[in-house]
Amino acid sequence: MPAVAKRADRHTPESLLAVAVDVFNVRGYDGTSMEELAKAAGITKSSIYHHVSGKEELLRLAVTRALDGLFAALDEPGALEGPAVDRFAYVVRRTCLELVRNLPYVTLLLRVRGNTGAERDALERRREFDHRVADLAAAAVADGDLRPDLDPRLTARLVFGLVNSVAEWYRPDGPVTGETVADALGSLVLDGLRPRS
Amino acid sequence: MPAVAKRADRHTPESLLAVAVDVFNVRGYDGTSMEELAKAAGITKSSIYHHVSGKEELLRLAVTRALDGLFAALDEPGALEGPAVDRFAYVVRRTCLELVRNLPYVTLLLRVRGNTGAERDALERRREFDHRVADLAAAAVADGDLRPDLDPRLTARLVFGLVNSVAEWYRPDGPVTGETVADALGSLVLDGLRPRS
DNA sequence: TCAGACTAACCGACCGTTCGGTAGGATCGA
DNA sequence: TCGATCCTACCGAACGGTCGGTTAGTCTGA
Repeated sequence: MPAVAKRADRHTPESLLAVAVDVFNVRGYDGTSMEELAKAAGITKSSIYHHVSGKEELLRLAVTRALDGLFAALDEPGALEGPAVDRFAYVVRRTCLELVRNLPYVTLLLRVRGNTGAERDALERRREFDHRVADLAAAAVADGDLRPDLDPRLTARLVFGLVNSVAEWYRPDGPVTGETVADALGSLVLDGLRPRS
Repeated sequence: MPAVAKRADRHTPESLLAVAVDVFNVRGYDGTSMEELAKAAGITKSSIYHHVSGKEELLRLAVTRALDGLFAALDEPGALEGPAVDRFAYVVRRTCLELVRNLPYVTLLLRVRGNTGAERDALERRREFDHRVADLAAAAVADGDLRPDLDPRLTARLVFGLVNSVAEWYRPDGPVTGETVADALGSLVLDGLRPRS
């Protein structure tokens, strides 16, 4: 009884979110007005408030989605079982794929600065994520499976800076697939650019 | 006769720029009001316009400074002479050091999205910089000094994404020096994280 | 007929910017 | 030496415009 073809409403919180995230990523959250959002969605400004409580809720929905996707990777078997170095490599690869799969949402998350409550909450969850990955890198160094001459915290920061930077240029309609990026990135991180002698 | 001790004015375009860049980096350019800028500088909003033409000029001054510093590295002997792989490594290291040395300005540059004229001009110069670095990577691959199985454009993007990501977490008053970051980064890029057998 | 999707008109607050005016050191003619 | 004059740095008040959000009501399909 719920699924009896309602009126083909043009907008849902979900569809508005998709539009909003795209506009936020182009103009920036602060640089985007509700009027612009409305125009992009083909609706009037006031109509947006029929579906969502306001601008900040759209941001909160977006970054929550991105964070849920990233944290999900940490709870998968590949991130929980086996040698730390393998788990580290798995998380790096998996995060990269998640970023590409969920590109607009993760991109928005990575640009959050902490001006609003939603942003500050997102930053806190991001810190938690970074912390868990740094622990993984430290464990791999302790196992002797990563170079001991590089500080594990610095390593974790560099590696995830590298992963996150993909959001700055990756385009899903481009020639490069997410798999290709994840492979190149994993190979670069583990083996470097120099040919093995 | 001109240099006879003038009045000790509290503000110059230069000092306002330093304040503005710091505030822009915390709140974002769009998220910063002239009132906030004025409060941070200890001056009234209207007084700012005595020194600079407006908000966008402050942004333009900042990103121009950052870009000039980065391009200067490309014209140094280390980036012009010798094997391509060495020039590539030199530019990576040099860019990293420049980022750390000029942190607030480069950070602001890296966050520019293209909403205003000043931002679009900056993005264009950034693209030019990236292009020249990608050429360097391609030349090094052609020489057989970088792994041929990774696409040089992808490589250049990843490596400079890595360098740029340093701006997200580096703090000059922290325990890590710019030299340390540059060394770790150069070593990671060339040799990877895996211990050499 | 009635609930829900939607809109035009509007609100107070705040935006970047401008303007008229002022304090006070520098300059200069006498 | 001293008053008149000028200039630079600065300020308070206000501008037109835009912001995110609200209100009161219309339209529409079942």
